[in-house]
Amino acid sequence: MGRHSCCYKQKLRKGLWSPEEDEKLLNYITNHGHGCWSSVPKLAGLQRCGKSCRLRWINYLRPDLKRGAFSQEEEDLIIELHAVLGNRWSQIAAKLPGRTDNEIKNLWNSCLKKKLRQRGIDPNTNKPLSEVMMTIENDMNKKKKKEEEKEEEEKKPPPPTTTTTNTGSNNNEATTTIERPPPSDSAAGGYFSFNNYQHMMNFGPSMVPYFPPPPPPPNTASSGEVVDHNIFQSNINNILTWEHVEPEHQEEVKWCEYLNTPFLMANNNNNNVVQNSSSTSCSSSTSNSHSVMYGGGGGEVIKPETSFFMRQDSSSSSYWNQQPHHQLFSDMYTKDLQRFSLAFGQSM
DNA sequence: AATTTTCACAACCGCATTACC
DNA sequence: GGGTAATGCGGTTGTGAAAAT
Repeated sequence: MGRHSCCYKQKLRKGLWSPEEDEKLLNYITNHGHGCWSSVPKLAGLQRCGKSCRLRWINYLRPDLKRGAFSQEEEDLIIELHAVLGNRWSQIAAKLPGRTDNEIKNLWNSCLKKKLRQRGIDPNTNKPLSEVMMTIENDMNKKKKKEEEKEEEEKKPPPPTTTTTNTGSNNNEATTTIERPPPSDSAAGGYFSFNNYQHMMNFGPSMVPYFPPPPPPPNTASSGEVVDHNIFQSNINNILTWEHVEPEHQEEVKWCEYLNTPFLMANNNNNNVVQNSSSTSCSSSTSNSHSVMYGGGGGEVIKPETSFFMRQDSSSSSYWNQQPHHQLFSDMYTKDLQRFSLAFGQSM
C-alpha cells in the first residue's frame, strides 16, 4: 500500500523524456535488465522516479513494441475484446502483441468510441444507442414514480418555490423568489420538461422536472450591459450542477458525453468550481478542451453582470478565459438545444 | 498570417494488489 | 498477522502539432 517511496524524493524530473534520458534508460536496461525499478534511475544516472522509468520502458522503449497506426483488424479486435472485458486495458493489450495498454486506451478514447457512436452503438454497453436511451428513460420514470409515492406517503407538500438570496457585494439587489411551474411532460408554457434534457444539463431524475425557457437575445443597452436581469436570473438559478446530482444518478448524467455539452455553473465567490467528470471522459483523454463553465461572483445569486463565462484554453491549459456572461450565454444555450434536438429527434 | 481549436498520445496520479520482512 | 515497499492498473491531465477559423 502507499505510494512509491521514490515519489517523495525531491528534484526528480517530470514531463516528457529527452532523447538523452531515453538513451540512458535503454542502455542500462539492455545491459543489466531492469531488476528493481526503484533502483533503476539511480543506476542509470537518471533524475526520475522508478515508476516513471518503468512506464517509459513499457510504453515506449521496449524493443518488442509495434510502431505505427493500428490496423483495421486490430481495431476490430479491440472493439470485440472491449465488449467482453470492458476497460481492462492490460488484458486487452495482452491479446495484441506489441501494443501497450496505454496505447489501446488512448485509441479507444480518441477514436473507437467515436466510431461506435457513429455506428449508433453505445461504447459503454455495446448496445444500440436508442435502446440505452430507452433504458435510461425507464429508470428515470421508475425513480420518479417511486419518489412521488414516497412524497405522498410522507404527505410532504412539494416545494412550490425556490428562494435565493443575494448575499453578494451588490446590496442593492433584493431577494429574488422564482415561482416553479408544475411538472409537465410537454413543452407547454415554454417550459421544457423532457427528462433526458435534464440529464444533458446535469439534472438528475430526482431533480425538479423543470427547465426554463431559453433566454431571448439579451436586451442590451447602448453600453452593452444586459438590462433584462430577471430573465437571466430565472434561467441561471434553475440550472443545477454536477454537485447537485446524487451519486446514484451520476452515471445517467454522463449522457452529457453524447452531446459533448457539459454545461455547468460555478460560483466564484465560494470558489466552488464544478467540473463534470464526464466532460473529460467525453472529450476522450484530451484534457478539458471541451469544458465550459459558468462562473459568477457576488454570493448565492449569480447575476449576469457579475457572472462570467469560462472556457479552458487547451493550448495553455493553465488559465481560463473569462468573458462577460451575457455575451455568450444565450448563444450557448441555443446551441445546446439544437444539439439536443438532433440527438433525440425532438422538436424544441 | 495570426490565432484558436481540436486531436493524438505521452506521462502522471492515485488506488489496488502483491511481495516481502 | 500487520506494516511497508514494490508493482500494476486505469483514469486523468499535459503537451505539442495539425487543422480550422
